[in-house]
Amino acid sequence: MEGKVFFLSPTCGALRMMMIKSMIEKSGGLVEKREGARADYFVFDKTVAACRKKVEDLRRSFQRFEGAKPVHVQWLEQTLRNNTWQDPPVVPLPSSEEERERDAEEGRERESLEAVPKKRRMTEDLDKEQVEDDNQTRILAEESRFTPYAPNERRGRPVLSGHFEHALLDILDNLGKHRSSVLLEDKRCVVIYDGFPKARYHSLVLPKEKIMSIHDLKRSNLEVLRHMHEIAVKLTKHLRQDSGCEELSFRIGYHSIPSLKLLHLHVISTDFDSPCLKNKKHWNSFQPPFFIDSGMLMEDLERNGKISINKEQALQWLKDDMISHRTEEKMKNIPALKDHLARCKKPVCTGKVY
DNA sequence: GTTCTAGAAC
DNA sequence: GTTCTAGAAC
Repeated sequence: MEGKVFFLSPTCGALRMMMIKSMIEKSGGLVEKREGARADYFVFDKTVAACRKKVEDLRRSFQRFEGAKPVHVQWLEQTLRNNTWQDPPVVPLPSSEEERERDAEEGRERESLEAVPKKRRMTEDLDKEQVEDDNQTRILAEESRFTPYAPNERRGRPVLSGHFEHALLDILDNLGKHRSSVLLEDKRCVVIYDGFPKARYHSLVLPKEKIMSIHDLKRSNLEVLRHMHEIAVKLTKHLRQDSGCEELSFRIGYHSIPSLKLLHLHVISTDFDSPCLKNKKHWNSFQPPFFIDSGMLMEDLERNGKISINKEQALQWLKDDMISHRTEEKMKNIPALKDHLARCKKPVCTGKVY
């Protein structure tokens, strides 16, 4: 498989791109995505540098691959399976929305496939920003409940009245009772502190509309998803400013297989410094491809009308080796990961950060 | 989602 | 011997 170059057009869909990336990496290859090119492309080789010239040579022929998403995925899977190179199929660009829809349908069927932030009062900047474009959003918490470095036990355990899966529904239905868990609220959503934060800053954006899971999403939900995303981004800006740490970065997104009912958007700082982060599943669930960036999810929904995730594959991702999000090095075990997280100051290099 | 713990890994 | 993981129970 050495020296082979794979091209995939942007019409392949971001989520499927992630799956393919995972497949290639698992088979020992490296992946490179170049932003701003006419088509996204992936390089498959033990040494990316050796492929680079070939990539440049072939770059001119990008156009012929555009619009060939399911076919190209099939082709790639076959190539990986057979371990022999065949030219990718040439498929004309779909001319209408209908054709694009049909392609998406086909695809689905086959796919069933660092500074230490200080504890501070919430400042007024977020309020002001929101007053400008959304009079309804307000900060409810008098004081930030984010308590970096404090033992988790001090936060108090979330009160669960029923099955654990219903914890978020319970909070949404009894906001008064759970006031201390609520950070922000507006007409369409509520932001709460995660009960078992996996980083110094970890909160959840919940829609008030009872969408149970990412697997239930429809195009008609895009509006609320965009709103949740907007609130999440504002929160990251606020926390960055409030912490006085310009390098404070966040992931914003969803788990491929959520454990709790009610759609919830994670806003989590990339330090992953928390006593609640205890095992491989905890780590992998906040790393791509299991962790789906909010923007990427919305793009997938817009394109395909639903979120297409192969659950078996997603479960496997949770069991995969733990990879550093800063160096892409393999982590031997949880103590080694914790040690790495405490020492490594490099910027995050996997997945999107905000 | 967490906690608990048997037994694997060191 | 101790550390760590992973699966069952909740």
